[in-house]
Amino acid sequence: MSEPVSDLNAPGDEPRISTRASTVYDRLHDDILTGELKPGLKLRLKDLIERYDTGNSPLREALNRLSANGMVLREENRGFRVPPASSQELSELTRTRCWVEEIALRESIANGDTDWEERIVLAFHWLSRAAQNADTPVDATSPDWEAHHRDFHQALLSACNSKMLTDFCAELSMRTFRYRNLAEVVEYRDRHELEEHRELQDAALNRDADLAVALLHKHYRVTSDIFLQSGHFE
Amino acid sequence: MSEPVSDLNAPGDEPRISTRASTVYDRLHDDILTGELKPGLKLRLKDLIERYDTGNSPLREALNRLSANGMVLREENRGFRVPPASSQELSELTRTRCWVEEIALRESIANGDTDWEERIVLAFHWLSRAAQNADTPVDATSPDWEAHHRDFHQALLSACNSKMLTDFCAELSMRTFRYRNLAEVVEYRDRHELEEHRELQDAALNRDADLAVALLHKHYRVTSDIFLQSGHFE
DNA sequence: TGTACAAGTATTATCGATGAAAGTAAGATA
DNA sequence: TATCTTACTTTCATCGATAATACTTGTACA
Repeated sequence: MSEPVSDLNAPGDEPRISTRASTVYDRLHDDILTGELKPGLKLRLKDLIERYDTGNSPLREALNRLSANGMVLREENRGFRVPPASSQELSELTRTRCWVEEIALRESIANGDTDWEERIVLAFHWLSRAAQNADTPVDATSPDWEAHHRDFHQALLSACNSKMLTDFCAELSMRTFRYRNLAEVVEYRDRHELEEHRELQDAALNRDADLAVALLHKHYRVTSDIFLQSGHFE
Repeated sequence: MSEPVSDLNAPGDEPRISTRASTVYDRLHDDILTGELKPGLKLRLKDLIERYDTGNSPLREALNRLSANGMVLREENRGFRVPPASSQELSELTRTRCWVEEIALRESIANGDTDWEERIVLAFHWLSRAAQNADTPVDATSPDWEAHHRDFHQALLSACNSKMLTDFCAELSMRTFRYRNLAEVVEYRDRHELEEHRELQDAALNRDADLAVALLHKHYRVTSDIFLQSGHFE
């Protein structure tokens, strides 16, 4: 079963040969988001060069890109560190997401064509598949689940006619994902979670903007609260 | 007369010694935004090294940071170029700004304290000063006007309680600023423009959110249309 | 005339080493 | 003991040169 998981690079273009800087960028990005590299950690160049088996220059290029995105903290003449995590930031993140995704969702519902509907239906299909697989308690942290989850939410917003806005939403989503991992919660990823998404899908397809927005807000607030209650960050 | 123009770096911290990469970052940022470097231009490393009198590494770090912000286009193994400008992008920019700044403005009006009001009053004061100076047709492109204009709009949104959102607004503002320069229009920067801002100020201070938002939208749409009509980009 | 291939050129990406700044610890002075 | 200075060590920022990749031009062949 070959599942279409979102591919961030190469949007339709020829398959570029990836550069080392990009490779280490991806790995760093990953390690920070998954919590492999803990918040506040000093990112010593020497260590990273060893860890990612790369050279000085590609590493620095990757770190500079990440720092421009807020994924890494850069301090002039003092190198880089993993950004700290705080419940305040998570709250701000959630608040901001609710605001901007509400816009994107309302616009999508107002303007979405049949392609948009299909994207949602497909994304939900794969999400439910992933949820099934993840239902066995052992591998509740199905690696694909996150990707499908992200795809589904992206699909919902994908007809808002503003790449800038969806990119911003994606960035906020990424940063929230980090808190999900830092919180180290897994049990919420169950049937109920899937059901929430089904309601969201239905509301969107029925063009019930108010309901969809309400569900989306609740969805974000609830998961955010779960992370907050985990107490894994100040 | 020492006017407080917004200082993007060093937010309260000790005065860090700037690194070369940051210096060339600033200059590139500037040159792209002012239109000194034309849209679509290939950024050859050799040329830039000469132009900014710097080395390979700092230049690449600056370009990588800029590319992460969308200020520069990066193509794997093909270097960098100035992002193209298009009327579509300007439209998207304006649309998106209206959406997100509406949120930020409403939140600020709802939550703003007296400090917020003071920031607005002060920012407007400096803006009107700049407008006076700019009134003589010759130096209508007062270098400070833009900074004060930006400060004023930032002040309006500064009580929305989300740095993420205001940062995003600032980024969109930057990108719009580029179109302002590309359009090469100057005559709009007159009394009428100042009057619009005064109305905006009054509406905000009177906590009339609907009016303020309507004025803001109109403000952005009108200026955007002026740029579009200039026909300086496709 | 047009197309495919190949050698040469230009440009970008990366490496290893050097220079510059910050952090640290030992010793001097009060 | 506390604090300041100074030498030393670590770490970051930058340079110059090399390797890798893309682009271009010219030639052979259909």
